Amino acid sequence: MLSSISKCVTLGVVSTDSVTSSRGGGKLRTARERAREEITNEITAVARRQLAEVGASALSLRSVAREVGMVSSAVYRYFPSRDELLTQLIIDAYRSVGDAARTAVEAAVQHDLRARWQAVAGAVRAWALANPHEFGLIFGTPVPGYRAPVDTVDPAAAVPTALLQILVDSLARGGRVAWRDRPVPPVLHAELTELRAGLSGVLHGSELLDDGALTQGLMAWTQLIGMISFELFGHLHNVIADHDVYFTHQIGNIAIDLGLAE
Amino acid sequence: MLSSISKCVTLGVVSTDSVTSSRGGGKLRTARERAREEITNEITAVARRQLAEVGASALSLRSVAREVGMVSSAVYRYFPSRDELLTQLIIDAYRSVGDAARTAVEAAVQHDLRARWQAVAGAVRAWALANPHEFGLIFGTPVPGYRAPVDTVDPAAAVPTALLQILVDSLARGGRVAWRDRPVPPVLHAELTELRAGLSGVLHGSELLDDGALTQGLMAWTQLIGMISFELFGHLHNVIADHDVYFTHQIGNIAIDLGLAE
DNA sequence: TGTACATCAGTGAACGCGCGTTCACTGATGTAC
DNA sequence: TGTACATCAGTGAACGCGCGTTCACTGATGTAC
Repeated sequence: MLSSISKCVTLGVVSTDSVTSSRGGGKLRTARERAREEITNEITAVARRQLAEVGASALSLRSVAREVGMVSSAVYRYFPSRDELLTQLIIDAYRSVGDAARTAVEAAVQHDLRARWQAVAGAVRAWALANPHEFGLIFGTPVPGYRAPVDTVDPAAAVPTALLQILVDSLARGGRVAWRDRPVPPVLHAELTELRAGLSGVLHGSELLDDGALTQGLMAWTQLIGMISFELFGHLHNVIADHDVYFTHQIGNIAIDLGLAE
Repeated sequence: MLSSISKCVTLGVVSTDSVTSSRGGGKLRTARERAREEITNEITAVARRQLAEVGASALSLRSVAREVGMVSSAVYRYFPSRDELLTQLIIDAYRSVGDAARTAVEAAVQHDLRARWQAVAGAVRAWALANPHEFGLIFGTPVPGYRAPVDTVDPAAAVPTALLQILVDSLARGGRVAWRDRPVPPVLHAELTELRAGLSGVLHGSELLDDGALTQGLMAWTQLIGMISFELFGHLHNVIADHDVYFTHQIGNIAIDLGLAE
């Protein structure tokens, strides 16, 4: 049952698959399977729309079913529970912000590392401002009490990965982070070593990330999300009025600390 | 029966008040007023307890009333709506974390500025770990759709104020923040000037906070809350295992950037 | 290709629940004379 | 000090609502022979 759900998630991919299937090699052979795919997509699309409107805690299965045009119990053919639907939305949100970051990076001038960093940061913020409830869903208070464990990990890594790639490219060119020579306690060093090893599959040149660069990269990621949270959740009310200017300036400050060359 | 229960809860506070009132000069003159005070306190105390258990979105007026031992409609004698109760809890949470920060600062060696910074940071984190739902209430996704505007501002300022005071003391001793000479765009400079003026009432020596120090101080605050959010909301899952070590190290890094002397 | 059986999407009713809020009421407490 | 009236805390019933989930069912689609 769950495996069928996970199939549905990748719909954008699947529409091309259906062409393939008419040729006989695709996964979606029967009309039933195609319909299931479509309707699962429609349910998540409607849920995503309602999430954007009312927020995660107010999102209800019944209301989604109503808008889709089915009886509430019918949704259970597609999602075993409300929590599974929410998990799907969390995954979608991670994908969405990850795509935004990737697109922005690709559009930036590749050799201008500071511009790339600013592009990622700006794209994540723009996405958050455009989708505040989705941002809140993944970076705010956890809603259902727990998060789906494995499925959300991969898509969640997209933004920090994009960010660390910039740092790697900078180091490859001789860039130096401000925290470069700061000694790291042994316990943390061991964890960073493991993290670096885990990154080797997804980053080109992850071995260049010394402990200082890794800690500062993690911190830059924290700063990025922290600033957006503060803006979105109103913690800079009466402190900062022009958030565009403030954000841009602070992102620039972080770029300098990261040693990113123009 | 119910009133006897409610008396017991807030006994410590009220017992001193009743002495004052017997002398005739206190605010609480009549038995009715004293009872109202007590019961209001008990309601918020129970609400706080339930908040810690189930989180803000699941907190219900009826459930609070049940535990207090009154009928749900009776709560409306004390709070005009559920939202008002939540607002009160938000204020209480800000007070609570602010007190934790202040206490920690006062216990630290005053002239060791790095120790003071580490004390504030550690206290805020310890408070957050001990009261995750209260942390989520004030730093996570806004729950009811909006926050009570004016009442929450003052208590919310305690932590950043404690933090900036350390920075001021450092500057007074000739300390230099890393961002000291970074030029700030005019719009932001104007806002920082206003902010500095607003801080003069609550900070001793706020005029020492140049633009670089202010921006970096705001950033340090963002970093502190951001790191705690990441830890609490699980964004460092599979990345960092020993959060104590990681947090301490990063807080140390920030202290260096802030130019805090040992 | 045609038929018999299996699979499965969607229905409609129901279960059982808890919620926020209103309202007319009672009885106790406070106040003015 | 005593009495008449006003204030107000708390009750209990009700309104109206929406929720997640289960279950027996129907009719359409898919499959094996």
